Amino acid sequence: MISNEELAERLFPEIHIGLEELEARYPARNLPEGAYVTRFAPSPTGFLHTGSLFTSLISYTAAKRSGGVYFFRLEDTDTKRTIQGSDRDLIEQLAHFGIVADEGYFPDGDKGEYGPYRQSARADIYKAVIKELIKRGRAYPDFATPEDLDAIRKIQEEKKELPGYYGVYARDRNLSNEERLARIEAGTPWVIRFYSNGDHNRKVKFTDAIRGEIELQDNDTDVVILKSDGLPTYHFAHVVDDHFMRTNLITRGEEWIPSTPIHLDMFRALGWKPPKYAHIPSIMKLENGNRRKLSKRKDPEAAVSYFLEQGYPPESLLVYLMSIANSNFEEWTIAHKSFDRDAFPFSIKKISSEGALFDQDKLSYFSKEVIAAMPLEEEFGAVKEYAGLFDAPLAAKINEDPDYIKTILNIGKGIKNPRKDYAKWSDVSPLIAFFFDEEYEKIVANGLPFKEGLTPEFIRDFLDDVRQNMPFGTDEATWFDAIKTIGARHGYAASNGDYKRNPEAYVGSVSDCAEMVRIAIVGRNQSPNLHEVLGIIGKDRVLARLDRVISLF
RNA sequence: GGCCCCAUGGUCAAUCGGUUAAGACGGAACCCUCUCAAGGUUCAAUGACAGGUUCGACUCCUGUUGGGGUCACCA
Repeated sequence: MISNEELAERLFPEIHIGLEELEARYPARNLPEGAYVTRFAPSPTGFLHTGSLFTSLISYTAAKRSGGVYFFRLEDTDTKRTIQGSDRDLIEQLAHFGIVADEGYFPDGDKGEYGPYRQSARADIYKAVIKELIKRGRAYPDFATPEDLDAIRKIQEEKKELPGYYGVYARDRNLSNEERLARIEAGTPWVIRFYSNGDHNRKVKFTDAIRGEIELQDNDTDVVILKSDGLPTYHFAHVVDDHFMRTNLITRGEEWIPSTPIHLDMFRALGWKPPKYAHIPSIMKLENGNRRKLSKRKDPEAAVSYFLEQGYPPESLLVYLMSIANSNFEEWTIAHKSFDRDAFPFSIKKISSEGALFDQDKLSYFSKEVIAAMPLEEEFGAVKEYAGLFDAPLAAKINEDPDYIKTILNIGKGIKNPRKDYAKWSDVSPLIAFFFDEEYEKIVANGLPFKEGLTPEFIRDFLDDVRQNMPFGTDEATWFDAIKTIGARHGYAASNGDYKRNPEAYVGSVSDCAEMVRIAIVGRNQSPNLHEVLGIIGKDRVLARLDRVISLF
């Protein structure tokens, strides 16, 4: 008769550490009452997903706001799907958003007392716990092949029973230890399964920090906890790691709700206190009238890198995501005229339990606000960084004459109602193109949008007059009066009142008159304040542009 | 299919049994205005359905419907 003790010893002879030593090695954290210990625990299988940024923002904020700890753990147990270097990408991208862990896995080494923070480096810890579980008869080696499992599922489908490896269907759970050892020694591949003594006819309850009480069928499945490659499955790693890392608030996607009973079952078996759970809703997208999760394959906005390439300031995305997480944040920003997330009273309870549709318009709105509120130097720095990465022509312009760019970016900035021209840095290039002579020349070559019905003679005479008589270096009122006077000579109304009273008497309104000048100077019928634009371009280049346009007629 | 989660305007949503059912984005109109970006004012637009409980239900309960998720040696 082989005892469980002996089985455990034969299975894991190299493991000498016990649960008490682990408890001692990872003592309870010394934190104030109510402080959350949270974590972000991605697998290194790709780039940062927008939903992951959302979850990590919540984890980070919950920890920070409560005086707790936020750490980063790398869940690299799925060796098949691991993508080289994505661990570094994940951490760098997060850092770009200001989400830097207090402790955890970093590419150049662990930081913190509760590591290792990379699951592949924690094999001994998992095995130590499993060894203990085997001794207690709560885990066992299992020899079912994928084919065996398929066969079981088929039978269950036919009998319309719950699928899964449980109860009588858990074929190997009651094998004798002699049989187990014999098979192992014969070289039969094995995994370790948890021995559940739950009952799916019973319910388990737990309190979700977002949704409140959730009641689910108890777990009775003997889930795999150690794969044949010697690494743990998520279920087991979550229980062990978050116990020993002393995580007290698990933030994870709502897709984990159905497997929570498994985790609770294991916490129970181990005699550990389960953490609090906050199941975060997924960010959705509308497709054919139905909602679905943002998909990395189908939706460019599912990858955080997309927003960076578009040139959204990280802060804009963060502000938007925060407004989804706590919808009162938006009103708070308006009431406090501030986007300072650190000052906002964040609440986990206020997170909506329904997944929000990703709203591009709202992101743009927030981003315009964020950019408009940005000090010039900061905005310039961000534009420069963006251009260096994604817009070489703009980068060249910035290099050539940084002050000129600053002057342009400064238009309508720092006043009570600042201009809100840019939602993202990629908006900058097209909007400021006309300030550059090469670009201006291209615009002219493509044809100027003068109103139809104006004769070439008229345009030429008008612009010639402007060229001769438009003042430079005056204040705006003086300049505009001069424009009106010039316009009047060519049949434009000198005031909008005049024009409104008697439109047939004029070539056009004051607006039409200003439009003529605007088109000639900037090549388009829209621009920021013309007087300001003229001042930035400067007298010489303005006159040259007028000459250029006059030469066309 | 079983189990679970979710359900207020196009979108994000407030309301913790009693309101003319907030606010924001987006939309429309008007004002301001040299155009645009803004800004100001105004408007349109919401409780999925059916039963209960209650003096009273958007709010609590049940069911229906719809949407989402989950049932792996992936997380």
